[in-house]
Amino acid sequence: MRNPKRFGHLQDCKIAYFSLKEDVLFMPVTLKDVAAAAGCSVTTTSRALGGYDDVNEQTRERIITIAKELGYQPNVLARQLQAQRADTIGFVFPQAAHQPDDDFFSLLMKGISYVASNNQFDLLVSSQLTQEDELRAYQRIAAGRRVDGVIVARTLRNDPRIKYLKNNNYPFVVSGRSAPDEPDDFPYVDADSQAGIRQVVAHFIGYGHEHIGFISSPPELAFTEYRLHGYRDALAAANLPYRADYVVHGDLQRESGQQAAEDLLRRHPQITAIVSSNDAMALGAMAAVQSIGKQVGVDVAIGGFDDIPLARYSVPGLTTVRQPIYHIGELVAEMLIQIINGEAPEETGILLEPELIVRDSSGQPL
Amino acid sequence: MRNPKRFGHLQDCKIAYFSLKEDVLFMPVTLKDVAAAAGCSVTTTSRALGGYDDVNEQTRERIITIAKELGYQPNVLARQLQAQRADTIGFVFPQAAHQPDDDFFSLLMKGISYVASNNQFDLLVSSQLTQEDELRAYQRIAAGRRVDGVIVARTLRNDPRIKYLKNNNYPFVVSGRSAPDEPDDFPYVDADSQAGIRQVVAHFIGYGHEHIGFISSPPELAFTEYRLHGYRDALAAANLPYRADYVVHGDLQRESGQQAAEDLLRRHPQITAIVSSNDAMALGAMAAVQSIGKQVGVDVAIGGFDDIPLARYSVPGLTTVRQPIYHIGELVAEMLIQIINGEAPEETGILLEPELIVRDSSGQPL
DNA sequence: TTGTATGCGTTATCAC
DNA sequence: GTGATAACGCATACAA
Repeated sequence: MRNPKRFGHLQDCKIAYFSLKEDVLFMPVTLKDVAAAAGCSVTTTSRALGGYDDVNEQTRERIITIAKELGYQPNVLARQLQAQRADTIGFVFPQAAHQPDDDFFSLLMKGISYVASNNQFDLLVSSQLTQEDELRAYQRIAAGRRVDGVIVARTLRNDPRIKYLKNNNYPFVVSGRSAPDEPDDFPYVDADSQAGIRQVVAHFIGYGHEHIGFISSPPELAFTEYRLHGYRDALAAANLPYRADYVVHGDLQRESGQQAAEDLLRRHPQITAIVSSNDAMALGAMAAVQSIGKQVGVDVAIGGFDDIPLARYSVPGLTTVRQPIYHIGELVAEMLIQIINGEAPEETGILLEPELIVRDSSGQPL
Repeated sequence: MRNPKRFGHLQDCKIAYFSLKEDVLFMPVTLKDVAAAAGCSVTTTSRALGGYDDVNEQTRERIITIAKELGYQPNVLARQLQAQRADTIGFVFPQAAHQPDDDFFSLLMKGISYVASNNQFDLLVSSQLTQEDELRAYQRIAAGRRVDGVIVARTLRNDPRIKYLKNNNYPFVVSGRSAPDEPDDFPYVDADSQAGIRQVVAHFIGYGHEHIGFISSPPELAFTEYRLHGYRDALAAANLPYRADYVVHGDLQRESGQQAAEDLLRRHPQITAIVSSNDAMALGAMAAVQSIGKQVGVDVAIGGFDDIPLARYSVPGLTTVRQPIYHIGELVAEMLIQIINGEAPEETGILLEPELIVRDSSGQPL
């Protein structure tokens, strides 16, 4: 078994040292060890190290010295169990995040982990491959008191995770929000997808385009309808007809965007602009245009949504709507930590205004 | 305080429900609650749920039913404390990972988290901003028994983290390895940087280039010397002179690569090819070439190292050496979990052969 | 100022 | 089959 031997006195250190050499395993020093070496009780040791003022200064110094000598580090698990608090927030990495092209979740996680660390919180990441596992992962880490709260990303229509967390009154914040017809009665941070897509489409209409295709996202995602609405809003505002056959669906991955664009351009050669629900598919659409011998920004304008790093460095640069993903991660983590600390009157939600970024894939006004 | 009330019987559920409505906080159900509701001891409840065979089948069924009704979820912290094992591996996100361009750590983490989850391990991520904090973060999560082992990435010369972990006999695996003059007496996974850079440089020499600049990385990084050696090896093998003034240092970020390349090309107009220690700087070098009105692959060939996604999608595509970062993450996590489980005779190290990827930034043979 | 006793939620040991 | 009891390592109410 682990930790077959223990040592309690400084004099025994040598023995401990040698047995440590034999034993491959890490040998922890507990409060009891320090107490024994200092010749006082565990309680006093705990209080001395904890900085309480009801302990003799000399005793404290002796204890602190010995603790350092022994290399004492408190057992975080035991502390957390006693304090009934994990000082940790949880995040479940969904399957989609494992696509090599994905920047979204990586950026979000960086923002989250940055804020978490700044507030002395750790971040527990659980990778899951199916959506069922994902719910179970939340149940395990949340109800298992493994973390004090969780962050939910990429919401679905009627999201089972949100339902579960709400039912159990468990602290959580959502990156994203509900679909338009669902209640938003939980804390969230999201970019205004509808306004964002509206801006790109209006931008292309302003350039004189009349036949604009739209590559939509999977219908089960909560933001899909918002973005589709943005597309229809912009058409309606310009008195352009909405044509259902100008809308195709992709799975947010680059390849599906390429297929979708090929499909659109083959079926409707009159299309001169394509707006995509996210950047990855927009980049695929650019590839599609080039593959049929046409030029992006000359024959067909392309627009996206997200402004991932690749959007800036692709050639031509991709016109898109900037969604501050890293910042959203920071905001989400801040809200969650406030809720955990009982500091905030749970805000209902933050909606960020996205920013239109015009690059060369827009081409020139017709 | 938290959890002011508890309920033990099914009949009390209503009360619990209402007090839950009043109380904003999550109310956990413990083994004791289930035991009380089932009318048996905590011990039996634990064994029934744990699947032990020394418990009456009817009792088991009753307990399982009640546990489900009450929504019992085991307290992971308590379990871990009792089992003396966290089923978690730790990873400290260094400052460099927070640069928006960084793909390296994101990919590595994805690989790690994927394998961790597949082995029922969670991943604890701690973000740190300075190198001192980084060491402290390792001490806290490692010695605090918060995790069963840690992964160390981007090694430094004389890395204090490795020193600490080794001294304390703590399970760890390194992504990367020591500098050439240091011992490699710990488990690691790394790509053969030296061979990789040698390949790119040799490739350019084969194309007829004789004046090849090199953008090196910060000297405190352990891999810097390996890559520089690779550069010198290739020159020597072709009987080309090594010129110290053809070598400049960057900080691995894109901007520094751009500056470095501008500097090189201004001071040495005869340079026709530039190899960079990583892709981000190589992409910056491409920008530098373009900014002075020259063409990448025509006037100046550019080569990198890593093969990050951007390398493929940039225009022209970047010739580089593919380092399977995601896969390294997987391997590192696998090794660590094996070590934690005591399954593996600690391997000393895995060195992966990188693969040369020729793209348009190479141009044509002179 | 210090020590004793108890509890956090779980599992393991050993009686019955 | 089942149930007290102790233990994991720490923190705290209370007593001395």
